[in-house]
Amino acid sequence: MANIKDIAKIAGVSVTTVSRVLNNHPYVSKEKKEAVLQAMEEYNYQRNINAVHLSKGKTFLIGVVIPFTNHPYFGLLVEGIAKEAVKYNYKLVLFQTNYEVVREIEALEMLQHKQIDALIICSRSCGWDLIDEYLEYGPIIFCEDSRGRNVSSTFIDHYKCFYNALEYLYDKGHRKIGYCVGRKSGTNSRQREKAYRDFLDKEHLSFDPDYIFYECLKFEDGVKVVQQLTRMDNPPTALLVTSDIVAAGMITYCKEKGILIPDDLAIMGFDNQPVAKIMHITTLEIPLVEIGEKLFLQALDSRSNSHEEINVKLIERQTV
Amino acid sequence: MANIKDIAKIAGVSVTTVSRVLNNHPYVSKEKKEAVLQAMEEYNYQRNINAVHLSKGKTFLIGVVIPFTNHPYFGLLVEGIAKEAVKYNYKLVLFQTNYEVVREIEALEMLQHKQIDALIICSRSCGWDLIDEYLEYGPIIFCEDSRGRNVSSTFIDHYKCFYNALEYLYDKGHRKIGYCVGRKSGTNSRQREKAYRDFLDKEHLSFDPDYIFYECLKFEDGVKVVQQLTRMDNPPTALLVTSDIVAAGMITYCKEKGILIPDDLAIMGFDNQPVAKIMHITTLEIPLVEIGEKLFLQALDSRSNSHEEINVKLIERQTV
DNA sequence: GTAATTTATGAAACGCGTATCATAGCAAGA
DNA sequence: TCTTGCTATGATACGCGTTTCATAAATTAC
Repeated sequence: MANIKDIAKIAGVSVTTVSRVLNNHPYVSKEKKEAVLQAMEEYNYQRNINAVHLSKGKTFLIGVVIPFTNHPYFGLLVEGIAKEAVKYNYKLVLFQTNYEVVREIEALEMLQHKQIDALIICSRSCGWDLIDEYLEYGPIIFCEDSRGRNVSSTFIDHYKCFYNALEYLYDKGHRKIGYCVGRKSGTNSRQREKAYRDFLDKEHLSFDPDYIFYECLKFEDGVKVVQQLTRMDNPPTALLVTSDIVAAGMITYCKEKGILIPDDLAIMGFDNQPVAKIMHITTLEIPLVEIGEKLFLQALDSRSNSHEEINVKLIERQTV
Repeated sequence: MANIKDIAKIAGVSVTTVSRVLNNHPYVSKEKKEAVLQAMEEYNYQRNINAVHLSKGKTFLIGVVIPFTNHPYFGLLVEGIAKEAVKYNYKLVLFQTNYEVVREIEALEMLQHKQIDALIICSRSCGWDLIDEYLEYGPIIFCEDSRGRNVSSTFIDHYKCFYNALEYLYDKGHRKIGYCVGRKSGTNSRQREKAYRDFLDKEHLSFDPDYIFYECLKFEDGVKVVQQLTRMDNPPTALLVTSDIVAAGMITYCKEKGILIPDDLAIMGFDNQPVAKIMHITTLEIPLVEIGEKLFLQALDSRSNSHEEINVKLIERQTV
C-alpha cells in the first residue's frame, strides 16, 4: 500500500506538498495538486490515520461511559452526544460498564493513553478520588452536578426536581408517597433520597424504607414493584418512578391486577419517553438529547470548565 | 510528558530495552528492568498508544454498526460482542446508523483508514456493492446470512424460522395470519416475506398486503398496530411479531381495549426478551448474546471466512 | 575444549503524516 | 528602486514505540 512518500515521488513533488493537498492547504499550484491527486487515485492511496493521530496528538474519538446501552434513558443521551459528534467529525467509543468500576477504569485508561480525546461519563460507580487521578490526561465531562469540581458538567438538579414532584403529589392529596430509582448508590439517587427525606421532614411524614424501590430500570422491573406493593400491608398511594418504561411496566401490570390508576396508585414517570405519551403517563420531561449535545460540546472545549443546569418540565397526563 | 527516549536516558539503557520492559520481553536483566520501571514510575511515563498503533498497524478497536442502540435486540447483540471483546482486550466503536447509508459509510471509512481493525455490521441499509469496495481494507462481519460471499457471518435462518412459526400458527387453527417487522427492506425482512408468501402458496391462502406491518420496533409501535387492526374489516387472527417489546405493546393495548389474547388475537413474539417471560408471551428464543460473541470471534479471525447458523427455540407460553 | 545455543543489549530503520523553517519568485506599495 | 508581503515548494525534524539486525557475553552441549 502506497504511503505519502511514494505518492510524492510519483507525483514529482515533496511529501510536504502531498500533505498540503491532503489538508487543502491553499499554497499548492494547480498543476502539482492535479499530479498529486492523480497519483493518489492511481495507487489507491489511503492516508494512515494512526500516523495522523500520532502526529497531531489527537484521535477525534470521544469516549462515552454508560452503564447500559439498551436503556431508553442512556439511549437518548447517547443520541444527543452522537448528533453533535457528527457535526464536528468526531466518533464515539461507547463503554458499557454495567456499573462495574473496572470498566470505568478501562475508559479512564483510554483517556490516559490518548486513545480518546475526552471522556463523557453519563453515570458512574467509581469515586471522585479515582476520577481525580485521570483529570490531568484530558477533559472528563459529567452528567451530574459536579459544581465545585475541576470538571465540566451538564446536569439536572435532581434534588429540586424530586422535591417539586413530591410537593405535586402532596398537593394532589397523597400522604403515602414512595419512589423507584435505578440503583441505591449514585449521585442522583443520593440527591433524591435527600430531597425525599427533607420533604418528609417538612410535611411531618414518617419515613418508611419499604417505600423506596431500587433496581428499577426496565419494563419488567415495574411489574416486580407492583407485585411487591400487593404484598404490603400499607402500600404507598403514589410513586415517583424515575423511568417511564418502568412506569409503563407498573401500569400494565396494575391493569392486569385491577389496580386503578391513579385512584389506587398514582404514578409519576420520568423522561417523557414515547411510551409515556402512548400510555398517558404523567411525567417529568427531561431533555436528554439536548443534554447529550451539551455534554459533547463541553468535551470539545478542553480549556475551560463549565456547568450547565438543565430544567425539566412537568407533563400532566392521566396517571396522577 | 516523558517519552520512551527520556525513560531510556534516565534509566541508562537503550529505548529497545525500555520497549522490552513495556512488552514483557524476557531478555532483560533484573537490574535494568528495575531501573526502567523506577524511571517510569518517577516520571509518570505514559506510553503513547497512537505510536503503538502506528507501529503495529492495528488499533485494538472493532467497529459495530447498529441501527439503534436503544433497542433490546441490538442491545443484547452488542452485549454479546462486548463480552467477548473484553476477553481479548479489544474496545468497541459503536456506529448508530438509524439505517442511514452515510453513517454506514463512515464506519466503512474508519475501517479503510485503519482506525478500526474490523467491522461488525449487525444490520445495514447499504448494498453489497458498497460493502465490496471496502472488503480489501479489513474483515467485515455480518449478522445475516451471507453465505456465498467473501465475508464471515453468524446468522439466523429467518426463512426457516418464519416458515416454522407460520406452520405452528396454522396448526393452532389460524388461517388469517399476519406479521410485523422492523422495516420493509433489509435481508431479514425479504427472507421473511418470501417464507410468508411460500407458506401462503403451500396452504392455498390468499395474500393480503394489509396483513403485513412495518416499522415495528418499539413498545408504542405495537400499540399502533393494534389500533390499525381495530379499524380493519377482516383483521388477522394471529400475528408474528419480530420483537417481544412490540408484542408487549400490542398485548398491553389489547387488554385496554378488551381484545382477548390468544382468542381474538394470537401473538408470537421474537427474541425471548425478559418482558416476554413477564407477560407470558409465546416467543422464539434467539440467543442474541451468543450470536454477538460469535460475531466478535469472527472479526478477530481476519484470515478465514466462516458462516455460522444459529438455531432458535420456540418458547410456548400464553399468547398463542 | 570447541561448537552451538541462549541471554542480554543497543543502534538504527521503520511505520507515516504534520509542522517548522528556509528559500525563492513575484507582485504591490513607498 | 527598494521594501514588504504573499505565493509556492521542499528539506528536515518531530511525534514515539516496535522490530530487525548486529554484537557480545554467558551457558550448555558434545
